Amino acid sequence: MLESNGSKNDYAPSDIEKKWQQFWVSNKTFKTPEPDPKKPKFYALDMFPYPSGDGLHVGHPEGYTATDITSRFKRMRGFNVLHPMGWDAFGLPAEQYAIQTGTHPAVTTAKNINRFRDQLQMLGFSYDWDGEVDTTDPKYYKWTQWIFLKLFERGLAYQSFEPVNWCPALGTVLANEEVIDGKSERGGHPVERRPLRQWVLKITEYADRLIDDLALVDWPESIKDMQRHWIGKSEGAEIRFTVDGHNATSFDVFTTRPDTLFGATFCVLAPEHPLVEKITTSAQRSLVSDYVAVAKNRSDLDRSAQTKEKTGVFTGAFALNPANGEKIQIWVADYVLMSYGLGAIMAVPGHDERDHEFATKFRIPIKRVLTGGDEPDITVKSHTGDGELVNSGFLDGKAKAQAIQAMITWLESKNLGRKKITYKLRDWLFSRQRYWGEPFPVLHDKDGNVRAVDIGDLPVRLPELDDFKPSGTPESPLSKARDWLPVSKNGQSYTRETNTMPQWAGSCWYYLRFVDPKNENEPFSKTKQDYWMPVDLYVGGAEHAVLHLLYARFWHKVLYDCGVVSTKEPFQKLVNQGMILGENGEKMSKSRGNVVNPDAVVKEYGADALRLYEMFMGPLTQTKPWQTAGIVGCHRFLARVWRLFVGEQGALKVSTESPSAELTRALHKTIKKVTDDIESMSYNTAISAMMEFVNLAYKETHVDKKTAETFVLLISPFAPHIAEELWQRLGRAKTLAYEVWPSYDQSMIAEDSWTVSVQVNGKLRGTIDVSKTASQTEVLAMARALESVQRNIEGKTVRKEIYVPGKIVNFVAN
RNA sequence: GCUCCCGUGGUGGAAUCGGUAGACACAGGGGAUUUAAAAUCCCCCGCCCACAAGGUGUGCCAGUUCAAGUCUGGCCGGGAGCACCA
Repeated sequence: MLESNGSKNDYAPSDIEKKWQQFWVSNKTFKTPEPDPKKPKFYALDMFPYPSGDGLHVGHPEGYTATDITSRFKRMRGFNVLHPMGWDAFGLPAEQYAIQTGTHPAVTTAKNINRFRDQLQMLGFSYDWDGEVDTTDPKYYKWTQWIFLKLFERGLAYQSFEPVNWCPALGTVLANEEVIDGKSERGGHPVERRPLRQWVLKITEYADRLIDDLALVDWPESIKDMQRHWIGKSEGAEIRFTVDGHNATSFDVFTTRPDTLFGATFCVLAPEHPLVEKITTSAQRSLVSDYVAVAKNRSDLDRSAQTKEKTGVFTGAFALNPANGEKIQIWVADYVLMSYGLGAIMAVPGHDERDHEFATKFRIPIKRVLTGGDEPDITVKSHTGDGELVNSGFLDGKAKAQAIQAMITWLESKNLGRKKITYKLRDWLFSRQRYWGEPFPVLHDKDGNVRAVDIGDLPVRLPELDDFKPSGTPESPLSKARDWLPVSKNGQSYTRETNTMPQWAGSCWYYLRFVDPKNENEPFSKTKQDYWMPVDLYVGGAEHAVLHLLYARFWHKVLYDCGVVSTKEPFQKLVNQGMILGENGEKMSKSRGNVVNPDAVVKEYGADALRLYEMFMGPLTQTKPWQTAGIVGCHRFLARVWRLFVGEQGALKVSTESPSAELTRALHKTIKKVTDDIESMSYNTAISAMMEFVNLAYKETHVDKKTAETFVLLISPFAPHIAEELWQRLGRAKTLAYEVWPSYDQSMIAEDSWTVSVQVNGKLRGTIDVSKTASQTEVLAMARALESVQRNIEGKTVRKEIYVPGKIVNFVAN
């Protein structure tokens, strides 16, 4: 039979890749080992995907390939490796699809999961496919509900009736973290504030630990910064102001600058502040109530900094400055937020930019109480930096930091205030008005009391529904499940909670379920948890910096306090893979039409080439554009590897003769480079080192079997299919997945001589090869003898001679 | 506005400790092989000038140093996040 394109023995990824994928699955090659205290462990985790109807895009395999290379490498280094995969499958798209088509979300989800699994297997990832986790499986969400009850028992889950972020378009409320610029994170729909009954988790109780324990983990500094910033801890003081003329009426303000209290020339209340109505004078009443009404209807977007012009109205009331007894105006303005601090501030226009702008606009006095700043006239520009206190009574002459301390001490002694810490972090709004989520395991009695569902009655399964549509009102779809709602327990009647948990719930602890995914009696066994946790390497996108990663840390700390987990932090090392952009340098998206489908790439070039290219493109953490042309280089390289060892008739080309000294040295250098680069996750340079080796091997007359075997092992974490195939053709019966990783011999790498570059006045004039044992005098003499050096020092005096052994000679001459 | 990150050939990128800038690959050019093409193998490939020698070059301007892509300061440009947080 004639082949139209090459012989049967050409590199044919489509044949060998399928063969080895089937081999790995049917032999359970990557089954998670049982805990073995004698063996070191390594837990490599990917952020599990939402199985969308679109299937994988080329962004997914980037991080997955990185953890796969490391997992395969660690196995060969003698580690027990846990490398799992699962599905974060609750979520809006399946539900929206259900609304449109009437297909139950469970059906869509099962279909999408199968598609995702097929695609991931097609890429040859070494997951343990018997350890899959699906957040929508009642066997899984039983334990999500169990953890919720732990929070509930500890008083960390409570009902709130405060205004929340209600998104009419999505028909649900959203957490603060899910609202960006007054719009929903998903879909960009407008969000309004409405008071509704909601479940809230007390994440604020863990604010300090969530900041402090960042010191324990090996995460990118930028992500730690973002979390610190989000939690927004700020230290200062709470100060009590009494309202003039209203006996015993007072309000507290929060300030980080109690040192400037003598400079406070007015106070501002947030429009929602409960005191506004009480203290407003009749003369100002209509003005104030109009302002408050407008502020309430303004969306968060309108109130944000983009529309910076300050607005506000005077209440007609005055407060007494506790430091000096001065009567100062009380204003209402929406630049003060009810949701932060105490919803009231003392305004110090001399030393705060916003207060300065406001005072200037409304002609309120501006007072200097601190020396320094760019502008001597404090009414022109505020001075927010450090300085020496002036016009401040007992604080005069003190520096800012001392003055803050002295003022707090003074306030505490007079019972006018105290030290206070506030956070930007709000408690976590945890309920949603959706169908496709975990039901809350709680029951309501007739009197509005709440009780937990008994552990033995878990899971609370999602009821079957025909109509998943949100009602458009804050009523959850589950309230339509008439048969499901009533519960009678010990002769008492109850109604089930109809809200569901947000998508984040399942991902808050999936990494724990992976250590023991089949356990029916507990969320996971203590023994397995002790052995496998923490996650040693967690790879995923930076978009989860403050959502998933903050929520999961919170739950983990609660479980730690319950004695259920043994580590303070879940994820020891975190790496954010960079985004892969489209060919045109823009974000990949369906609307731009620049999404690259991995199926097509695998079909044309093979999974090994795709894996290799995704790693070869550049550093894992960097954003980089996809270039389809670039993948041919990786495919070509694999074909070159193939032809290096496999002859035209399919016979092995390896020689029985020993390799040249040069090839041996190159091999050992490559072992070192690839080993070090995998450890540091510099996969791109590991691949170029292997390319260099192959380029050199092509110039050799022969390559021996031992060298071939070593090289095949080196490339196996990157391109496992071709490696297994070559390993088999080299006569090995078993998989190479647990072969010992090659080691290098330092003495083989060492050369007798080294190349030293020679400079005159810092400019390169030539290079010399010198023996490693040559003395400095000898090397300098050789360097000076170079013709190009002679030419450049001619007529000059050499003032200085520098020799850094193995690197450089520099003659300084003038 | 604030915080963090990044600027290197036509392109993706390398230079791990301050020591030969541009490894490796894509694109391009040339050669071998072939009836021809594809594939493959080999060579060239920052810019200026070119016979050579040389000059110049890592966003821009200074500085430190024998020596700077790398360290320091200041600009310019791009990206991400936060955004009236008292």
